[in-house]
Amino acid sequence: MKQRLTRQESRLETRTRLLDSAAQLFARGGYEGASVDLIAESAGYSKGAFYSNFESKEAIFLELLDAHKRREIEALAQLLAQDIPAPELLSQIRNSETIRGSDFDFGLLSAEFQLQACRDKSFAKTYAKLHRTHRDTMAGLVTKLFAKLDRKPPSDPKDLADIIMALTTGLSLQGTSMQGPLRKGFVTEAILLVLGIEPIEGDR
Amino acid sequence: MKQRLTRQESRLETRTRLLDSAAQLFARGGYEGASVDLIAESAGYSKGAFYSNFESKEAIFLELLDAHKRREIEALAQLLAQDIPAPELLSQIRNSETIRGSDFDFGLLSAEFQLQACRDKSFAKTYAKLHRTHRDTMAGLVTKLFAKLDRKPPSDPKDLADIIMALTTGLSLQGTSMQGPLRKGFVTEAILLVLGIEPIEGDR
Amino acid sequence: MKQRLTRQESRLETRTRLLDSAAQLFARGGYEGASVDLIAESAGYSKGAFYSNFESKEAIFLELLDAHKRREIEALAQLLAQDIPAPELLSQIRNSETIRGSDFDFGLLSAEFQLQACRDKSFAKTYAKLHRTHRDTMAGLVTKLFAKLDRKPPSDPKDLADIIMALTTGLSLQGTSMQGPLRKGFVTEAILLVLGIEPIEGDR
Amino acid sequence: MKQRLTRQESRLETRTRLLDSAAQLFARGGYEGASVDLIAESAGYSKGAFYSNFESKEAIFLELLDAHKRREIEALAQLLAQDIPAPELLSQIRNSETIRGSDFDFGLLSAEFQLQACRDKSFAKTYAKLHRTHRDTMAGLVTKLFAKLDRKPPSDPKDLADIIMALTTGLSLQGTSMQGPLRKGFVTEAILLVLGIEPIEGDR
DNA sequence: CATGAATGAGTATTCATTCAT
DNA sequence: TATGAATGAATACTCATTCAT
Repeated sequence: MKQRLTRQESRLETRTRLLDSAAQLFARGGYEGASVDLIAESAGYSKGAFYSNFESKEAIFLELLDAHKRREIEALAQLLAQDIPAPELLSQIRNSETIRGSDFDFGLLSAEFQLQACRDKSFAKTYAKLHRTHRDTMAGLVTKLFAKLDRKPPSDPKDLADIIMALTTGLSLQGTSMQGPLRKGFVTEAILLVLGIEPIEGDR
Repeated sequence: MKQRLTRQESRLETRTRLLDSAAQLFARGGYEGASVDLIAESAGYSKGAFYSNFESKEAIFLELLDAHKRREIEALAQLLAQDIPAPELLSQIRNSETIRGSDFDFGLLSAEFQLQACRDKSFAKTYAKLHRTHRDTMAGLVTKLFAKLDRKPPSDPKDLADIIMALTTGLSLQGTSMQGPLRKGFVTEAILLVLGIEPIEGDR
Repeated sequence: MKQRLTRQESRLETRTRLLDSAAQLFARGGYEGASVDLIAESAGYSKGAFYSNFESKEAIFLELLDAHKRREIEALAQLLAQDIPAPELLSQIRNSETIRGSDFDFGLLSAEFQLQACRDKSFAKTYAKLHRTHRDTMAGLVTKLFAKLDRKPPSDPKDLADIIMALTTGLSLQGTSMQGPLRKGFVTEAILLVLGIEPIEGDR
Repeated sequence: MKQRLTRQESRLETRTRLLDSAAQLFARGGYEGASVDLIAESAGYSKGAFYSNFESKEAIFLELLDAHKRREIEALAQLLAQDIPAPELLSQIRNSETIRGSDFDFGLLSAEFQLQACRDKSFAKTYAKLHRTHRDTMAGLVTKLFAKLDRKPPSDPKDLADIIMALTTGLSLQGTSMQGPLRKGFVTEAILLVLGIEPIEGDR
C-alpha cells in the first residue's frame, strides 16, 4: 500500500501548485499585480515555500513563459506530424492557439510577457529566443499547409507566422479588455483571412 | 505688449506638460513603471502640481487613453473625408496607426491600456466605448476603400477593423519585445494581406 | 512673534532627530541591529520620513560616520591651535577622544564603522579617506606636543597616531564588552604610555 | 584492517568541519553576514546537520569564541613556561597574537565577538570570564618579561595586558578596514612602544 | 544522525496620496 | 495654484529554525 507522498513528490506538488497559482494571477493582474505573497497564499503555502522553490518572482514568470511557449510549440509540432487532409488541419489550428482558455487566458499572459520583455533586457533575451523557435515551427506548419493545398503562400512563411502570432495576442487582448471572450472561431477566421484561404463552410 | 500667461493658460500649460511626460513614461515603463513623482518631475513640476491638476494616477492614465484614441479616430475621420485614389489611401492607413513612433510608442501604450482595462472594470467600460467608436470609424474606412477598389470586402468590415487593430497592437508588442523596431512597412503589408489586397509596388 | 517652524526648520529637525536616533541605535545594536523601522519610530517618525530624508540606510550610516570623524578632527584641530603649556594639552587629549560618552559610545560606533568597512568596498573607500585625514591631524598634534616638551617622538608621528586611534577603539570595545565603562583616565594613561610620557600627577 | 569512522569520530568530524567553516565565515562577514545555511553548505553538510550538532547560531559562535580564546591562552602559557632569553620572548609575543592570519583574521573575529558581547548579556558574561583569564595570563607574561629584562614595568601589568589586547584588536580592525594588511611587525613595534622597550634591531 | 521542505517574522525600500505651508 | 514633508501600506526577498522523512 502506498505511503504518503515522498519528499520528491511533495516538492513537485508544491512547485506545480505555485506555478498554477502564479499563472492565474499573472494573467489576471499582470506581472506587477501578482505579488509573491498572493501567489504563495493562493497556492496554500507560505512565502518561504515560494522562495524555496523559485529563485525569484522573475524566475517563476520566466518558467511560466517557457512552459507556455513549449506547450504551444509542442501542439503545433504534433499537428505538423499528422498526415491529415488540409481542411481538418485548418480546423485544428484554432485549437492549438486558444487551448485551455478555461481558467485563465494564455493570450493575456503572452501580452504580459511581451510587455515585460519590452522593459527588461534579460526578459527580452529569453523571450526573443523562445519566440523565434515558436515562429519557426509555425512557419513550417504554414509551409506544409500550403503544400497540402497545392498553393503558394501569399508571403514569406516566417512573416506569416509573425503575423499570426501577433494577431492571436492582439485579439486576445482586445477580446478580454472589451467584454467577454471573442466570438467563437473568430481567431481562426482571422488567421485564414491572413493566409488568403476561404473559411470552410460550417466553421463560422 | 504681451502679458504673462493668464492663469487659465498657465494651468493649461501645466496640464499639457504633465500629460506629455506621463504619455512618454507610461509607454516606456508601463502603468506601474511610471511613478507620479517621476511624471511630475520630468515635466518640471512637483508632486503637488500633479495632484492639483489630476485626481489620481488612474485619472491621468484614462485621460491619456481618451486623448490617444480620439486622435486616432480624428485621423481616420480625416482620411475618410478625403477624396483620394485607393493606393494613396492605403499608404496612409499605416501612418494613422503608427504615427509618432519617434519618442514613444503608441502601440505599446495601447497594449498597456488594454491590459489595464482587463483588470479594472471602470477602465474597461471607458475603453470599450472608445474602442467601439474607433472600430466603427475604421470599418467605414474599410468599406470606402473597397468601394473605391470596386471589390467586395472579404469579411464584415467591422470584423476586419477589429482584426486590423489587433494586428497593429500585436505587431507593435512583438516588435518592441524582440529587438529593434519592425521592418518598415511590415504593418501595412500585414494589413493588406488581411484585406486580400496585393501590396503596392514600391511600398515594401 | 515667532510662527511655527518653517518648512526648512522642520525638515532639519526631522533630519537631526533621525540622525540622533540612528547614532544611538547603531552604537547599541550595530549596523545590522538597527533597522530603518526602529530608527524612524524611535525618532517619532514613519519609515517614509526616513526615506524622504536619507537615501538609504547606508547613507545615514555614512553621514553619521562623517559627522563623527569631523567632530573629532575639529576638536583636535582646536587643540592644535591653542597656545597652552604641554601639561594642559596632555590633559585635553583624553577629552577629545572620549567626548560625549554620555548617551552612546562613539568608540563602539567607530568599531562598527570599521567592521562594516571591512566588508563593503564603498564603505571602505569613504572610511579610508576620513581615517587618513584624521590620522594626519592627530600626527600633527603629536609632533607639536613633542616640540613643546622639547623631546623627540619615540616613533614616526603618523604611526603613533595610528596606534593611538587603534588603542582608543580597542579599549572602547573592550570596556563596553566587559562591564561598565573604562576606569576614568585609563585611555589617557594608555596613550601617554605609548608616547613614552610620564602620567602627570593627579591625573590618575 | 582499518574500520570506517566510528559514530563518535564521524560526529566529531562533522562538528569540526562546521566549526571551521563558521570561523572563516564569521571572520569574513561578521555574525550577521554568515548564515547557517552558508556555514553548513560550505562545510559540505545540510542545515539539518548543523542543528544536529549545535543548538543555535549563537551557540556555535560562542563555542568558537571559547576555542579561540583558549588557544591564545594556551599559546601564551607555553611562552611563559619556556626558559628563553628576553629578546626571543619579545619576538614571540607577536606570533601569539596574530597567528593564523592566513585564511582568516582572528583580530576581526575578536572585534566581532566583543561587539556581539556589547549587545548580548549572556555573550558578555562568557566573554568577560574568558577575557579575564586571558588578560591575567598575559599580565604574567609581562611581569616575567620585565623580570628578565631586570626592569620595572611602566604600569600595572594587568593594565598593560589590557592595553596590549586592545591595541591588537584595534590595529587589526584598522588594518583590515583600510587597505591591505598592516605593515609587517607593526603590531610588535606598537606593543614594545607601550612597554617602553626599544625595538630590537632587525625586527623592523 | 542527516536531510531539506516549509515556516513566518523580519528587512530595506517604493510610492500613491495627503496636507500644512 | 504649487510645494514637498510625511504617511503607511505594500513589495520582493532573507534567514534562523522546525520537523516529517
